[in-house]
Amino acid sequence: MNPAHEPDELLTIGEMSRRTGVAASALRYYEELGLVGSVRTAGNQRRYPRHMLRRVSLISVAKRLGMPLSDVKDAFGEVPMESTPSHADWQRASRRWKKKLEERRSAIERLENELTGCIGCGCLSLKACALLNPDDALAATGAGPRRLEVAAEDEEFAGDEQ
Amino acid sequence: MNPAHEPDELLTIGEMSRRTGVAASALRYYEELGLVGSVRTAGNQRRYPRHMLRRVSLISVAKRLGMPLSDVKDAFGEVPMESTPSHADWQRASRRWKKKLEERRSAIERLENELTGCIGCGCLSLKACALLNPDDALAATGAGPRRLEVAAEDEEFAGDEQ
DNA sequence: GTAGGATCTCAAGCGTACTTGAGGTCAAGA
DNA sequence: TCTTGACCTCAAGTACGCTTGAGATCCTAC
Repeated sequence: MNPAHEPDELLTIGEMSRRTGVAASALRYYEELGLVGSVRTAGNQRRYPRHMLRRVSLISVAKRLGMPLSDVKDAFGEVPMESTPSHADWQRASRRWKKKLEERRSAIERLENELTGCIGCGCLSLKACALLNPDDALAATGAGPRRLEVAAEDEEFAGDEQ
Repeated sequence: MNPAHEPDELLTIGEMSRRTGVAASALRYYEELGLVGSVRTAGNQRRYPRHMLRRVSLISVAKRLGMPLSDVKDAFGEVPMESTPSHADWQRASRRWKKKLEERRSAIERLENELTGCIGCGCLSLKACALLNPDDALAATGAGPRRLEVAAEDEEFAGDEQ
């Protein structure tokens, strides 16, 4: 097989960068934050174990989803950096990631649902809309704490319409 | 009714801040960016028409979802700031928002689905996983361009496992 | 052994999204 | 009227997430 696939092959920062699409400067920054790790050559250059590719890939996906790096670090949890993570390590991490993703997704879904209703009725400016009249409608349906931040408009449109 | 609910009542920046949970300094900043608008009193203080509450609430929701302010401005599109937006104005805006939200949600869902598989098999470190072996599995299922950025790891784990 | 691209550190700069502070004005109640 | 809290502008500062540049070293191929 291709010698590039040896399990213990170490990658240079340039190789990491090319393979993950993440700039070398960003990789150094991530290392500074403790998001990734590397070993050094005798000449002080970084060498990355292959499993770091996975970490970096997950970091860049998370970034695209708007997750702050602190959360990302969090999400990695106990996944080790010095040794190749075990099956169980990644399993635990997967669960953490799922949880974080679910949170984000459900926030989006809630907003989407509210907007969907509004596309039909144009209600973002109409008092008939439940979204904008939580006292009338939401209270009756036992809606929770406050519907997103849109709830900041709770009292709106009681007598407002023009 | 409560005089605070008069349709043409104007709100001070402090009232806006309290009701939306957005700091006054942030409101000024949004105005600078053209995301919200206000009228001024004779003494140069800002007064907000009530429909600005809606704009501000949407801005803060979008922010929570990681949308940059430039996108938010975009998403408001033609919704007028000088006059109370019409039914049609908000309808158009709702569609734009929905589109943006859908994009984000589907990206999250894709990642979630991949991780769901992984929770079962812990495959983030196992070569049997389709996610990590697009050549074996994805190619066969006709998977598209590249599965998120995790595809950066395409060549991984061909001989890797420890 | 040597040229030259890759890498190193450290400091500074940048874009986004604000906050803070100084110094001054406005507005509403006693 | 006077006071006092809310508000104003403008400049500077902050946090995050990097990038850029300088000056030096590494390392691989010839």
